[in-house]
Amino acid sequence: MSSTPTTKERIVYASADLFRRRGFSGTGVKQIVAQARAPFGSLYHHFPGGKEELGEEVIRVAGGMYGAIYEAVIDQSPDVVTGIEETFRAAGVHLAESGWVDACPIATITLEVASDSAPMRIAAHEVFEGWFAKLGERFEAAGIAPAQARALAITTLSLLEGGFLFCRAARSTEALDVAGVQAAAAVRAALPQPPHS
Amino acid sequence: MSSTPTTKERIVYASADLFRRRGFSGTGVKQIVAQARAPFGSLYHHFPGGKEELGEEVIRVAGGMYGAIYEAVIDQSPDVVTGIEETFRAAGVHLAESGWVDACPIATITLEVASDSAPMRIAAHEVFEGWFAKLGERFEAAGIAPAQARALAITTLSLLEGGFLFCRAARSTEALDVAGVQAAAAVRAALPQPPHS
DNA sequence: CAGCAATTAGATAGATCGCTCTAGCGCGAA
DNA sequence: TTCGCGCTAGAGCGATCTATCTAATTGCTG
Repeated sequence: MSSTPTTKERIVYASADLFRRRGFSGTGVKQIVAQARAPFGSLYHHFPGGKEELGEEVIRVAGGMYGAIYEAVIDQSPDVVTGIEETFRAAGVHLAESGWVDACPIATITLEVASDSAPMRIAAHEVFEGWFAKLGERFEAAGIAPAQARALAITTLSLLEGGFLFCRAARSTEALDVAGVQAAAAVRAALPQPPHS
Repeated sequence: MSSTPTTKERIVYASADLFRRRGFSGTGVKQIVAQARAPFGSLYHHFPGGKEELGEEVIRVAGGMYGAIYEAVIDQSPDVVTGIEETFRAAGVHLAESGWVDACPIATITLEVASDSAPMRIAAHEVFEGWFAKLGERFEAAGIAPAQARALAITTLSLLEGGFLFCRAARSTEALDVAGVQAAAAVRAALPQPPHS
């Protein structure tokens, strides 16, 4: 039942929130259990591997949820180009409304640990590959060849991640706005029968 | 004289190296002075504001140097489209050769502190604006209108930063490769008289 | 040379780090 | 009830964190 999340879930959600805000190294385990309203011992009961195992779980869970959100945005749009435009627009709105905090939930932690923790790096890699696959499917469904669909998915998500970085530094949605225009244009150009409007 | 860097310079360079590898919170000041072969007290003599002031300086110095490197790559290319292609190619080669460490020197630290340290966030923002301006100048020199040149600079650098993220997670240059193709295509499409080859 | 500021040098304080440990609680099964 | 087990609960360990402090040394200036 999602109405009463378990202690383990509360720990994961609190960690995801804190890791996104202050990063992995910048977040202490005491801070996590305090925000999760969880006893300290429970963290090491559910995650015997400690902070690293928790980080891996957070990457997989938060990454999966985040991908699902944007899948839903695209699937609710009339066509994939509109879906991409809406994704970037929604990302910018959400980022601004959250006080320039809620960008990609795993980008910060991925960059932090990519050279230090193989399990976490691989978890992030697998999450990203999942995103590429799901977004690529949408492009293929619109008639784009598989190889180009994958390339388009990678560039679209690169634009999104880069846009997040610049927007958080600038406290402005400009970068996501122009990146969204560019991403939509790239997808439109790749469609088999581009709309001649 | 660059042959014998000062203590302050050694501290900044060592910090830049460590921040890029392990992030800001993940790097200790003792680690910094050890790698810089500097006395501990010198750090707080040159940076009375402590780690935050050091981080700000590192962002400005490393960000400025990094921008200058890619300016040089573009200016040594026969045209701006080739320059963009070469920039992404060189970024991928350098990233791989460094053991998937040497990506953007300030992206990790920027995401880590964007919500916590105003001085560091603003420093990163100003560095990024400098990059946008310099790259925009190159596009304007190729005949692209100022507003579009800025948008193109932002999207090009978003592709680069997003590509860095995915490549570090995947330990593969694929993302930078396809992002480079996309960036070059976008610039080519914006040129006033596109080559008809 | 003397005098002074800049810098080097490192010990140490006080807080926080990740983590381990034992004890006790709650609840379903026998 | 009585057992057994998953989970809660938090005290506390050694290590490490950032930052401060005083003293010694260096190098420039008159």
